[in-house]
Amino acid sequence: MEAEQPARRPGGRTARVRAAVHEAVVDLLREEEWGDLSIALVAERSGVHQTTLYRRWGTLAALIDDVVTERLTRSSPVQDTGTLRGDLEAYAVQVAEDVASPLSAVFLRAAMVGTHAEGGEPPRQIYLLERGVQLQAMLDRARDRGENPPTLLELLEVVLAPLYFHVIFFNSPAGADHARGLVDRLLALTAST
Amino acid sequence: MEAEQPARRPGGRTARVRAAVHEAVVDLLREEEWGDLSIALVAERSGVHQTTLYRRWGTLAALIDDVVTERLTRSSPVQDTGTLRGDLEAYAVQVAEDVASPLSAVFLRAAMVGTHAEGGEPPRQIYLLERGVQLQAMLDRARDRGENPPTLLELLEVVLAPLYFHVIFFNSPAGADHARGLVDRLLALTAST
DNA sequence: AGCCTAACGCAAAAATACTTGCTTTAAATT
DNA sequence: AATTTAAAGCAAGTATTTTTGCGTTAGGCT
Repeated sequence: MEAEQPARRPGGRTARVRAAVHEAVVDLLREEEWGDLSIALVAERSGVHQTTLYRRWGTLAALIDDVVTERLTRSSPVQDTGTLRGDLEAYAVQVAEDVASPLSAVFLRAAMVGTHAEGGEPPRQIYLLERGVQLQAMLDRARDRGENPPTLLELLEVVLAPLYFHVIFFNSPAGADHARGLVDRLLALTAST
Repeated sequence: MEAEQPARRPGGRTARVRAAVHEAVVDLLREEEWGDLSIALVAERSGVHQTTLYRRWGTLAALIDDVVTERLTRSSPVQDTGTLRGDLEAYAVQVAEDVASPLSAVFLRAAMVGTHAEGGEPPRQIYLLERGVQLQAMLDRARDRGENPPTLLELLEVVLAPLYFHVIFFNSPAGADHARGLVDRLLALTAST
């Protein structure tokens, strides 16, 4: 045989541990405060020993980084309600809810100059791109139905930006009603054009 | 005399220490890696004893929070051009520029991480409180002139939020033209009401 | 089925981070 | 300029976090 690497072993148990740990991180991030998260907590919740966490990930930041990159590659669906307003409202309300958990704060942080990925630098923009494509598809559907949709940029600026803004600066999420209000504003914008 | 409070003493030395610490934090934030920042480092750089940092700020997050709040309220003062549109455009363009500096990105990140009030203190969520007062004054001026200004919330959502959004998600600041376009959008909103 | 060893669990040690009691400095008050 | 006492300094604690050495478990291989 030629030059062998240490011969990793990513099979059964290792994968199981990884899954348990990831799940614990996401769960804790959903309920607990950001600052309260710690290696010790993740260990307790996941049933995986602290030592393992330290040996496999080294630091909490690296672990979170791992979790985030994994989840970012999974796209969550934009639904099709049949009308532009319906689609937009469903999306806006969904984001308003999602954005309330510390989990999204982490995503946010990762999105803007993410933490340091040790080895390769996995593309984070892909998430935004993918999501952007989905939203664009939603707008295209509306156009195909004969509606007069806004541009993607307008959607992002008028609806999405304020939702994130609320969380970052007011530290409180916008409610569903407020989210729908933003959609109103967006639609009013295109109606007058 | 009636019930006296502990009688604070914010004078000379205290202010000096505070200034030294703030300067150290900003410097370190500029050069050092994000995660490397620690109470110990700030203490060493500023020449202020660790104990003082712990006693005055409690945690690193609270300290950063303090620094960020201060700097955010200092930057981009609101000017009086005589018309609502003029004021808004001046402000929007100014923010678009400010937000382009690399240090702002750091502060933004810090803002997201730093905001969690430890026991006792009311949540210092609103970094823009002071700024909000200034902006409200600007809107009030417009109303006094007989113009029909938007609400503060509308201003924040329609103009400010997208400016920050650009930096965070597109990783590039909005140009002056774009900033003015946002002001147009805001004014169109109130015109139609 | 049996061997080899990567990956995990455990407990104890090492390293950091934070707190506490007391002393010293200097802002404010008289 | 003397007095008072918040706020800072210091050093010695306590607590928490991270590392380390070694025994155990269970993938992957023949």
